Amino acid sequence: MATLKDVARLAGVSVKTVSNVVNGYSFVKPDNRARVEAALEATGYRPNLGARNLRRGRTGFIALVLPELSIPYFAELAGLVIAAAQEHEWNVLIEQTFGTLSGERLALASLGPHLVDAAILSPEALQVEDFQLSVPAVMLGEHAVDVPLSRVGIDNVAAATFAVRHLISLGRRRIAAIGANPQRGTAALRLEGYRAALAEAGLPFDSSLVVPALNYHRADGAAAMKALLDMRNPPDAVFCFNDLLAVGAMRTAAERFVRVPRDLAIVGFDNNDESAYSSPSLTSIAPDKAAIARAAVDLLRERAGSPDIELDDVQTPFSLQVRESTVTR
Amino acid sequence: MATLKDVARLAGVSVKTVSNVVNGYSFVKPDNRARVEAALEATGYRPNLGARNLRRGRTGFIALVLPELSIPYFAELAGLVIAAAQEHEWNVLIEQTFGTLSGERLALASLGPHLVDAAILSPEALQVEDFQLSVPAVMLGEHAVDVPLSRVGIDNVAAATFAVRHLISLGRRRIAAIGANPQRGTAALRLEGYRAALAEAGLPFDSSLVVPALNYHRADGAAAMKALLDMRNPPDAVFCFNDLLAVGAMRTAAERFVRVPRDLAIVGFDNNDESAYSSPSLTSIAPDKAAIARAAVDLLRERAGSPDIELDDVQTPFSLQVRESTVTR
DNA sequence: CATCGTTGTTCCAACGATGTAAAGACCGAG
DNA sequence: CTCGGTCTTTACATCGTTGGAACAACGATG
Repeated sequence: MATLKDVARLAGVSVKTVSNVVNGYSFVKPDNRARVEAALEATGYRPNLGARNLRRGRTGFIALVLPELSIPYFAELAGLVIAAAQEHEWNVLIEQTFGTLSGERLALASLGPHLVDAAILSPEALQVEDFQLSVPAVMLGEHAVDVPLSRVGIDNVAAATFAVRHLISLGRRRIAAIGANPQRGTAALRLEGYRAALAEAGLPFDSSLVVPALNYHRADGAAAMKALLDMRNPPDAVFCFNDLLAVGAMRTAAERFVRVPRDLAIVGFDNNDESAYSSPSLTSIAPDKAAIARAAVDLLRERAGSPDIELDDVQTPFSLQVRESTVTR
Repeated sequence: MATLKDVARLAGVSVKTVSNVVNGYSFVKPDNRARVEAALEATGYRPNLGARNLRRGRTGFIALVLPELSIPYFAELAGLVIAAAQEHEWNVLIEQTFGTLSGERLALASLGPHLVDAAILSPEALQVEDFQLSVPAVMLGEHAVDVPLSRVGIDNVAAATFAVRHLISLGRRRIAAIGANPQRGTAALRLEGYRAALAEAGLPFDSSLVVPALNYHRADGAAAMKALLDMRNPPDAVFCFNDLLAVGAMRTAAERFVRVPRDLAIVGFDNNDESAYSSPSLTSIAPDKAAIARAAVDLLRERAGSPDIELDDVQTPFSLQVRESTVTR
């Protein structure tokens, strides 16, 4: 692999002159510049990023800390973050926490300023005292505890209200919620939105219709739905706090021969790619994931430069994708 | 951020002695070691990986080049590769190519030895002449052109044969295939396995039942299925070359009120997480993804050390997950 | 007590890049 | 022909780390 030294020798100039050419420094004589450029071409020189970053005091990487890539929402988001970061010459380092406290602590601990310039976090279990980060960071979504970090995400309360309002507008009256979880910040907000929509329509809040979910996997949704269908007076609609829960719920409904949407309308949250193709297809709150990714990276770019610690809260847009799980064709 | 120098000053020893302690060098006097360790603790020292790797001539990163994280198979695989790499103190850099030739070339070009120690590739469109890699690499799956790289993956012909044999054993006689594509190495092999199973059972090969797919997304599967159902004499089973195609096909079947599996049995390939939860759930060839990830990383570890260029072909195990899309409960 | 081998420590150079300061080249003005 | 200023290039130090050689201390050996 060619180094600056090799190029310099070939071009017959000093190492620094080559460096100047590579970095676009103005004052280089045209003929020297030409010779250097020819030498760069001939050697196929590529800067050694490690060395450059060592000298410059940055790493060229940002970390993306998330529960698991096998969760479609995070996989899709990760793809978009990588694309957004690439535009600013950042490489993305993905750390999986598996949603556990120890996993999250481990990931955070490995995040020194020597490894990454900044971080995007999607924590689930972290405690306040864990947020002693050594690099600038933004948070995606909401967290259960108040945390001294800027955040990017949609307005969860508004989105949840919107979703439940949709169910109410379809004439549903016994509307369940799957996904309550005191550990999760977003869960509390979505529950709040759910209650707000009920209240607004003058419907009673029935806590037996609120089913908690420890994790947000398909299996949890399926189990929760079983519990709901076993009730004496089962619901006529369910608001699931993410699409995986909804897919699980739909699966259980199918197994029990409950017709969706006729007997039971279902709304999800996240609008995973797969949700458009299930049968029936899933109505879902659709956050603008690309906007989230872009906003997070942009925020880090500001933060990485100046050390002012002004907390931001960037609200990205969302919409409701209405599909067959709530409305018949 | 503390450096070796800071620790050395605090402990009253030389920088190298601290380095020796950090790297577990044996011959350090117990009391010095203790003082150094205390100083390490006190300063919260973390080695600067950039500097270390610069000195050691490695980067600590491997690249994972894949089409897109929003494709579940690759997302799941990426998660497993990250986990496997972590065990060997490697960080993973994910590059998305979006399955295009230009995207793949771009990704490969950015892969110098200064950035990564090795690479795991999942190419789709690359030509032979593109494989001038400057770092050791392994390939996942099969490629259309013969390529001078070791590979890891399942036996595609055998797996496809196995899948189609399953359909035949259920009494299906007009078995279609979705996903033929001359660009893709795996497509040719899966088609070969499909033909082999037909031949073995004495069934005729009908090229009108082989539907090509440009991409392997859900939409492509849906479109292909429409074409099949529009035939004068539609098939009674479909073998889809991946689960996304199968999900799309199932969607179309549902829209056309074709009963699965009674009227039409469907088998997929990849066994995505979502396939266990669709209605009906999807029978699918299940490659051992964790084994693939582990094998790929292990292979790179060997390659990264010695420069011997002996090509390997690691066959990982697979199984057939039989579910409702082929067998009624 | 000179010599030796083992153990423990330090110094120096190097990895490849860039910032700084100083030196060199060049020009026009006085 | 000198001076002062603008360009242009270079030498050197530096980022944080580690390998290698050199050196120092030590008890054991002859």
